[in-house]
Amino acid sequence: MTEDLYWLMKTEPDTFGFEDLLKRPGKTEGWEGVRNYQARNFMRDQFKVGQSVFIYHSRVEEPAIIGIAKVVKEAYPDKTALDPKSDYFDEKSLKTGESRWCMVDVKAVARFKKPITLKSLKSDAKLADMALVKPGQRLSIQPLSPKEWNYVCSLSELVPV
DNA sequence: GCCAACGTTGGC
DNA sequence: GCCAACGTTGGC
Repeated sequence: MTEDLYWLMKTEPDTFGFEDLLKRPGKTEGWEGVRNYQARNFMRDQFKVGQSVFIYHSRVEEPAIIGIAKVVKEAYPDKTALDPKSDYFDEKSLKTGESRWCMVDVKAVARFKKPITLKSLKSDAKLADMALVKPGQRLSIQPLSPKEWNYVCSLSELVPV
């Protein structure tokens, strides 16, 4: 039941953060540069237009869920893998002539008035099963249950963007 | 197809 | 910036 799935996508705001997404035309951007098979497979097989996504900032002083985006375009090839000048260049893809990676387009829809910090998520007994709070969890795209999604949404006011 | 070496992620 | 945890690579 993919329509019942929710997602969390990590990003480093130094590279591309929620603020950058808001500045894009239509607040929409292709989520390029995912170079992990599990994450790719989620996008390729289970991402559907209309699904909602938490945007999470990692590698910052206070890692946190910043806002919400929606899937507006389903998986298509990530061509940055074929561009030797790109940060996301992938030699193996170039050799086969076809990108082994894919991407989706997401559109920002709302931000949390107060970002939901990793610290607060970790200390919340109700979220003990959430992937993000598990030690050593590096997966950059993670599924959430509707229950987890709704609970996290209840932790701070949402402001449309 | 094992597994050691290597590269990357991401909290701290 | 450190480093533990994890994923990928490539020799055998």
